[in-house]
Amino acid sequence: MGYRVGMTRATTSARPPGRPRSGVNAVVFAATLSTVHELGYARATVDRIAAAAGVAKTTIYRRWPSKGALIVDCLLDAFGPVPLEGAGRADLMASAIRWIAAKIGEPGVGDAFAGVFSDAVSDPALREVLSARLQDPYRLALQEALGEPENRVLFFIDVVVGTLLHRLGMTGEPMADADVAALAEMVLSHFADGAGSS
Amino acid sequence: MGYRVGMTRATTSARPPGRPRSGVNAVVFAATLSTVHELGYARATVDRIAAAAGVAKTTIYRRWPSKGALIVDCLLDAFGPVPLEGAGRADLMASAIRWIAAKIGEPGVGDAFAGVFSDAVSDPALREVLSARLQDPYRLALQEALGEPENRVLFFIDVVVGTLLHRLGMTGEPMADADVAALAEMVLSHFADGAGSS
DNA sequence: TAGTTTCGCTACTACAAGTATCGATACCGA
DNA sequence: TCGGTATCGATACTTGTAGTAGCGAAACTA
Repeated sequence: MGYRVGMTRATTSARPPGRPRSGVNAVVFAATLSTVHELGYARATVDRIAAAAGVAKTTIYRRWPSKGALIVDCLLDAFGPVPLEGAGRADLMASAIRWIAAKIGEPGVGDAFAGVFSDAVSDPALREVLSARLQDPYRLALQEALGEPENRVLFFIDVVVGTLLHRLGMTGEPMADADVAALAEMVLSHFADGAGSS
Repeated sequence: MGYRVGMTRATTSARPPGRPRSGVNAVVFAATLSTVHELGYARATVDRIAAAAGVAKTTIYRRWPSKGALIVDCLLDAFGPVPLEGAGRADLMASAIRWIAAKIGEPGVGDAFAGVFSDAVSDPALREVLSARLQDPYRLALQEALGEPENRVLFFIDVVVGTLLHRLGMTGEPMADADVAALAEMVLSHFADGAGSS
């Protein structure tokens, strides 16, 4: 998760002086998801998340510059890499759609995603973090695996993630499997070899 | 816009006693959109909206119970009824998609929509307002015009609105016409007569 | 032991949603 | 003309949250 990316020293593995950071990142991520799940995004304050993690609020702010950055890192940890398995583009896309739908359906994940997404609407700095750290890795992996240009992969992500988040936001419940299947069918048909322009 | 829906008196048009409300709703709506457009959703505080409208903040709260309710009413006013014109379902759906895409692209409208949508994620009361007052009228009109069952129209709305809002939220810019056309093509193909289950 | 960094803790600032209260104003009916 | 009623603007207030500042203590290295 990039504990020590700086590496100003040329000598390898020279542990920096001072008290080392305690390994509470995983605990904080778990506390974030469970707090968001129980109280919703708006009431999942940094104070409450810190209390749930058994950590001082200042410790959170020493590691993440803002609540939004914490949520983005938490989502990165929860998502992990895309499982890009399957023979052919259709299988790849279908499995990616089912994967992200399942992830968004996990307790707390969808709420946190939708919450940070909406915060980003009026916060360009957070939008940059969200786009660069969360969307870009998956976009690049999909471009590579599918052999599609950037604009078409962005369209793919808009349709799939946008639909799933809209359903979650409007109903409070993740999209049912039957509708996820319909979404996959629709998208795959559109992206079949020889489909339209964008 | 539902100024006086209560109507406890049986006698028609018995104007209630007291000083009548000044007709500033339209001014407040315009001030809301322009403030959201200039400052973004989060910094478009009720104080600022009231100042832009030349109205006291308390006047806003006398008419709308919360900022979210104000935004929803403002969006209702900005959207108006769906123009359901066109021969056949394909024309109807295509024109509806272009219409909502254009509305979301209007200055302030998309930002306000995305902002109130994300607030609703962690606010069940606001979600109810959003669903009942904003989504349901359009859903019912589409069910009637397209002859589709509720779950398929809800899926249609999730895909179209979700995609447009995700693009706006991630990039800060409304979706370009070429991508709106691709969205319409994909959705129409999925909803062609004799298409899949959901 | 000296130097460095993180820790928990408390206190603080800045700001926004929403409420309470006041005198003033506009309209109705008698 | 006058009382009743409800709105208006203005000000002040409460509550809650993001984020910051500063402290002494703890944990590591050299």
